[in-house]
Amino acid sequence: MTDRVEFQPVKPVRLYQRIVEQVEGAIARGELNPGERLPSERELVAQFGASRSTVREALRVLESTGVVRSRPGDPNGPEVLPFSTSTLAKQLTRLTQAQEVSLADLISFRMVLDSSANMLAARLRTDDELAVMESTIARMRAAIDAGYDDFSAADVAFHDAVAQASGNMLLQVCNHVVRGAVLSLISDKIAHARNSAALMSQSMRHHEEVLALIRDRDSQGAGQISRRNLFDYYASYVPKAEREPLRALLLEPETPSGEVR
Amino acid sequence: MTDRVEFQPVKPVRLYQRIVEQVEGAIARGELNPGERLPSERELVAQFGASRSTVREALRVLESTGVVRSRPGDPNGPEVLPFSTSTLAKQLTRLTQAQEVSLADLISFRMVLDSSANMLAARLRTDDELAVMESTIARMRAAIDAGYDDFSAADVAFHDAVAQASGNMLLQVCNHVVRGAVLSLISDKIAHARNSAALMSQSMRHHEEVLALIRDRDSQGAGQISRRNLFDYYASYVPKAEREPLRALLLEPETPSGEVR
DNA sequence: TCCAGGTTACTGGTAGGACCAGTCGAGCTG
DNA sequence: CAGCTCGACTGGTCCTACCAGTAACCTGGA
Repeated sequence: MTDRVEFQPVKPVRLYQRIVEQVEGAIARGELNPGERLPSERELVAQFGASRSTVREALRVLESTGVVRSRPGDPNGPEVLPFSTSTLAKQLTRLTQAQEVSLADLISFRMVLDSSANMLAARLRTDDELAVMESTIARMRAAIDAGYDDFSAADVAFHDAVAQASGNMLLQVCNHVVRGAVLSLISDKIAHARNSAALMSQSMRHHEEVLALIRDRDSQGAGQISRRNLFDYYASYVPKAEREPLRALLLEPETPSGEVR
Repeated sequence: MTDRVEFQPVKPVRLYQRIVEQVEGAIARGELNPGERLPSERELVAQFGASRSTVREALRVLESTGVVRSRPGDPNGPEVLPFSTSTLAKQLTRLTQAQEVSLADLISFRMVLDSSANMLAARLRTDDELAVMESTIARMRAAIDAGYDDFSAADVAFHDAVAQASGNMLLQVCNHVVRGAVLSLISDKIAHARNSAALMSQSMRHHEEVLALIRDRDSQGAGQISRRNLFDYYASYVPKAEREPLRALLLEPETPSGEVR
């Protein structure tokens, strides 16, 4: 077959890792489905021929990656979980906080994701999804006097509803994570802003604009406005020297004339 | 302070999880940086006051999430690793395998990320970065006869160069991960395509178009073409019923006339 | 003086035993 | 038949022990 024997570098594979691979493989091949149970630890010890310590280390790895869940005393054994985006979100969060990601990067990313979600939502939304957005907008309006926290929660709910309507779970998850990262970086500044009421009513107007465009199925307009709103809302927190990327995403650098509000 | 005492529902927290949290916290707070070492397992046993099994379970979890790496016999102890995209990529591919994320979702996301990277790169690129892109394009052209693998590698290098020039690490990492996920899902189909040479030369033209726009600093054009190229390249792999989101991202639904090739 | 060799004191990987606190169901008790 | 008790499980944690690897140190010879 090959014209010369090719040797691959060998790396030691831990025993617990083999167990993890076997379980993951069984799930990937559909032999083990969410809701089903693994044998008990002591039974796995017998099946794998490994010590309980090793089996447990494998189970901890599987548990940390959201594949299974162990409950003390459960006679049925560890449960195979349905796939969840939470570990993906956790990794993304690590990326945003551990790595050198600037606030400008986060906001750029947020502009990209949110505007895309708005574009897709405008095109693909159902009437039910539109109704959900409208109800969250109503909650925002109601919360405008209740204080920033309630307002912010309704705000988040609105963006989640839009992301949901986009139909793209990736967009949904990433958007959620990045928004959380941005808010955790500047929420204190917003909360302590003396003109928070003004900020909220400005934000209110912005959201209603977007909602109107989504209602009218104006995909391009919804994306455009979404980017601009985020820029207007967050740009002041970004050092002037780093605002260029944000401006580049506005799509309207060569149109000084026009309806720029 | 509070007008009534509020009790929170308690959930049992495993001991190994507390250890994981402490280590992750120390890294998040910057007290522990990549390249530094954790104390040895037996030393951690003393510090945490837990048994070695428990400490090891915590270390296995940290290892599986790419936070640390243990090497047998290393007198320096487990090493704190720099952030890696591999676990992120692994989670993403798991999601796609579990059918939680469709190929259409991945390609939509890729269109969003790649076009944004192109927009930013067109606006912010330095001449050096442009030179890097040009060299990868040259590599692609050279590899067009060498076969799909080399071509694909150069292709990846080009997109990485663009992402790098965008200046946004989030965009860079996510783009990289998503591209990897897409390729792992359909690379076999592409490699076995009988007209792979035609595909490559088509791809070649597309990339040169994009490069020209980045050279001319045409931000909007680069983003637009990037989306269209990806659509043309990948849409055929997506079931027709799921192509609507991809089309929605093309920004040109209301322009049936024009240079749609 | 310098270097090659082996010794040694660690490291992490694995095994297996023991005990505890839960959970659940079988079976006893009323 | 309802309710309770009890026992046989579960996973969580601890412990000791041994093995194989690594690297620094130590020792011998040149």
